[in-house]
Amino acid sequence: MKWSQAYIPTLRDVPQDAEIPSHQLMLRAGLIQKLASGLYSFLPLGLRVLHKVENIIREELNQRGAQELLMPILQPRQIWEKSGRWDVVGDLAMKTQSREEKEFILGPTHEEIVTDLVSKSLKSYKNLPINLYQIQVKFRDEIRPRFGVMRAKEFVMKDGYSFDASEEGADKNFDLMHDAYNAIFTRCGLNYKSIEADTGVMGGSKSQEFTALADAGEDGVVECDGCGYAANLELAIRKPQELNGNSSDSTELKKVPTPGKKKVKDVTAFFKTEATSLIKTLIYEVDTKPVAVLVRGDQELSEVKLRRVLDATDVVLASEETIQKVTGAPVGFAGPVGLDSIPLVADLSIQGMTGAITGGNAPDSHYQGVDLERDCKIKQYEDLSTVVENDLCVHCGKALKIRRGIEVGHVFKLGTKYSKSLGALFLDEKGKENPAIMGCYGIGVSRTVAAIIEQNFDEGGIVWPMAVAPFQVVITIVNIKNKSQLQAGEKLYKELTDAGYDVLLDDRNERPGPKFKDADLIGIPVRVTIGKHIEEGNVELKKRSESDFSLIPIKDVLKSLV
RNA sequence: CGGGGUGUAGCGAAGCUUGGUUAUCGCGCCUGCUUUGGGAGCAGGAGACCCUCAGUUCGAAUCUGAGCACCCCGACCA
Repeated sequence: MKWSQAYIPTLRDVPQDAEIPSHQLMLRAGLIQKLASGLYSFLPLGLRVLHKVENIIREELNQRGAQELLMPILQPRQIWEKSGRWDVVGDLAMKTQSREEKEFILGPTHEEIVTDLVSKSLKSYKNLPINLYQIQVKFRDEIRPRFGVMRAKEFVMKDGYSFDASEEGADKNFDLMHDAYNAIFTRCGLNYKSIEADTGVMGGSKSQEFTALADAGEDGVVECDGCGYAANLELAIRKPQELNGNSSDSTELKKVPTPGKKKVKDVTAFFKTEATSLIKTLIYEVDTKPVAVLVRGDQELSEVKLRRVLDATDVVLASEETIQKVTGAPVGFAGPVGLDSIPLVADLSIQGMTGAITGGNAPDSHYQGVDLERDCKIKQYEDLSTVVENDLCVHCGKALKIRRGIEVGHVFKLGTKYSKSLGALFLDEKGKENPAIMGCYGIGVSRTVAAIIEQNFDEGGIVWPMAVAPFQVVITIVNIKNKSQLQAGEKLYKELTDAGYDVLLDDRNERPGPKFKDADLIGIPVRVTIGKHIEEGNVELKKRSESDFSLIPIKDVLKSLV
């Protein structure tokens, strides 16, 4: 491509509405353009990168026996009712209607469609395994789109699905895809981790998230340097801690007036004690039923853990009215003592606690000297709180680290949830009918592009890894009015292009400054500068990732690229 | 949806407190000449319904009200 003819609208200033590096750079380098919140066009340069990532995905998946197909984006309501997910997906999906007022959603994911599709041809165990994938635009009515293409309403996703006759087969496919994802993200040049994750609305038994480590990431990643344990912050576990909450002198149950002291900070100040001797009582609505959840004052509740422990689909903090009704007190004064009307679930951090301070279940009051065993009827103790930095690893006892990450891929063992409800059944060797055992595998392709930038940039702009760079080489002609420079540039351009390289020839009538700046900004890995040294037959070869360059004969350029 | 913030030319900003000629600056863009190794110089030029609607006023970018859009923090997720 000749730059003089290319559509690469670069920006000198950082657009005001971009916050994180990848978003700023994608806009500045002319990779994307915003239409509205969460909606972006991929410009030619951005699309080149997207295609490179897609092709890496295709190569690695095809090589492992997965086959590409393309399914409709528009999906009728009925199929989602059949799987029982219409209610769950209702908030997530963009909905639309046809002229006959038939309801459709714009596909947020394709478990229903692919399972229905396979069900129509699946007869025997001899048809299995089946492993299908597609690369397509997905739609999700995000509550808050942000960070450019990182969390968009419309994004490119690779979604894949496997069907097996046995658990062993399903495990094998899961491992195969896990392996493929390792290969894919490695080739994309990402620093990533495969971590234990929650299955969310997908359902299923096991899931691993592929997370690119980056400060701008939205996910917390807990890792152990000692044994390699890694998990999403929302479900990471740790070694149970020693109790240190018995700091109150008295264990005599006493109700104390505490006007206006609602927050942990206010209450600890009032009682002149530490947050560890407080018990927070949170009223949740778990699948619409109120439940009291108890955690120590210094701990944070993980809603994901709560949901998993209670085997619920929906947990939300209760409304003020519900709290008032259930506890008899306004928000901030709930406590476990005498709270018998609803189930109490407690975090392990408070098991056996005595001399604790809790809400009084009455306006402006707290209990002091609470002995959980003696004073409360707690149904179960579970691990419900969120790991914090330097908690100890449950496997090896080393201090845990917390980092930020971007979820770029996710693999699930789905089981038979969809094959049962949508009738993907087969006859086994004994002639018995069984549902196929499924797995599903997603990669956020457009998000992966953003994640790569998030890990590969400097003050000058993007620094693409070779495998995903929109162009591998940029030939910068310092002065196109100099005939020998121009001719040498065009000749080299042809030579490298013929050799199979993606080459950008900067033949614009600009001064060298803007050309160098632009080349750096769009991050082309190798720059060949044709300038004054061409008179001696030499050109400069410079890597984007390095500050030094070498002067070499122009005839050696191709050779030095390999 | 709750909390915080922003909206002035393609991009980035000033002006608004205290209303008053033709709305200012930098970058970018167009023409000409010069220049050509890290965002050139000179000269000339184009480009703005000051987010929208309503109100106050002789007069509104500026004051008031309503609305819209966008960004950030939280619940959702590739």
